[in-house]
Amino acid sequence: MDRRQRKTRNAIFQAFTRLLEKKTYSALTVQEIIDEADISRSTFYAHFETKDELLKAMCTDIFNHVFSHEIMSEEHHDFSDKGSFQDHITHILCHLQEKQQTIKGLFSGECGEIFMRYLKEYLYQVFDRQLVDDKDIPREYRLNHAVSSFAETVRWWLGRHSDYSPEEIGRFYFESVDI
Amino acid sequence: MDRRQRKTRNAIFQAFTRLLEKKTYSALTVQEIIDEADISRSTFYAHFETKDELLKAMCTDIFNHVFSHEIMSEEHHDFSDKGSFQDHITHILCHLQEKQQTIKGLFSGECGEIFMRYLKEYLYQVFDRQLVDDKDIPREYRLNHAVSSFAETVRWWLGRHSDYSPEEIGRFYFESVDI
DNA sequence: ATAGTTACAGAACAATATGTTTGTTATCAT
DNA sequence: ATGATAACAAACATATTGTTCTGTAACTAT
Repeated sequence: MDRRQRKTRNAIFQAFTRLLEKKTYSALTVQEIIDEADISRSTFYAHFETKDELLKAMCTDIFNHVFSHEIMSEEHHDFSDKGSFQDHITHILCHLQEKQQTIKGLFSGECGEIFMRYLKEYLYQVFDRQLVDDKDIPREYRLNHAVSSFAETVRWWLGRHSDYSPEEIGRFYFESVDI
Repeated sequence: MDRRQRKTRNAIFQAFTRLLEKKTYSALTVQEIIDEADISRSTFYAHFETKDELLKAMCTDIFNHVFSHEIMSEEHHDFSDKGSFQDHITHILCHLQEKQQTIKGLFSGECGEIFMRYLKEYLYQVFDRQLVDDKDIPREYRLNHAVSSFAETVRWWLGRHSDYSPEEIGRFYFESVDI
């Protein structure tokens, strides 16, 4: 990738992140992002068709980092016992904590909806293999419950209670949900 | 309230609901709502300052119905045992089911974020009184978990699996969460 | 080093949406 | 019946969006 492209792409991402700390996604205009990133109007549209595409690109970047070697490495990991799966989840929480500053602004407004949907898509893959069946409750419901609860746990943690450690959060979650 | 006001307010609400079945909230323009409701531009702005205010007003309307005599009647209801609390929750689910057609469109995009936040605000009041303490997990986390899980249960139910009954959904929830 | 390619800046542009204002007509409450 | 109020129609300024153009600077490959 061209160095110039990388630079402007980063400038846009950082400007976007900074602005999201001050105001909500929907109240944010493309012009403000352009001004904050200090680039030309035509340059922005050469990179992203719309504000939404920018948001999606940022989510993709984040989750490619957070889930980089998590989902792919099916052979390397065997979560036959519950303990090692909890370690796996805690590992994901650590990655999320690294990206905290970037993620924090992505929790409110339409932004939050899109970010959480992305997060859940990845989590479905992680939890689907692990979930044990239950004759009384539909698997679909239990999977949705496990994934949603975890996603909301992340939002609660990084949004307003980031003083807890990843290990603590993992424990809270696994003591609250049956997998 | 003036009969004319009621009529246009209803026309706007219904137009809004109809349009949300076709496209997302953020893709929806004020002009489209005006056309669908068949009212004048100035009339719309006499009722609501922005599209967001319209959405909030609709949420308030819905939840005033759903939680009408639920939260207020603290004296009348005593949920000392878990069973009667489950009945209470099931009752709320019934009310939500009645408003299903209106609610269904409010689950995606920024719309969903706002609707879910409203729903959770009410649920906090309902669950806060019922939650028993646990020495190992912060009360704040457990409350958030109970509320979020229920809100996501409602979204799952009315969004894509509305063939289940309120009683079934209540059972799914209470078998998945410790209150 | 040079030629060809690609990205950026700057400016102008049409198209669309927003929110407000004005004067008029219709409907309401009593 | 009448004064008050809501709805209407049309026009308005403003702001945002997304596109297009030209000239310039930076990168790449040979």
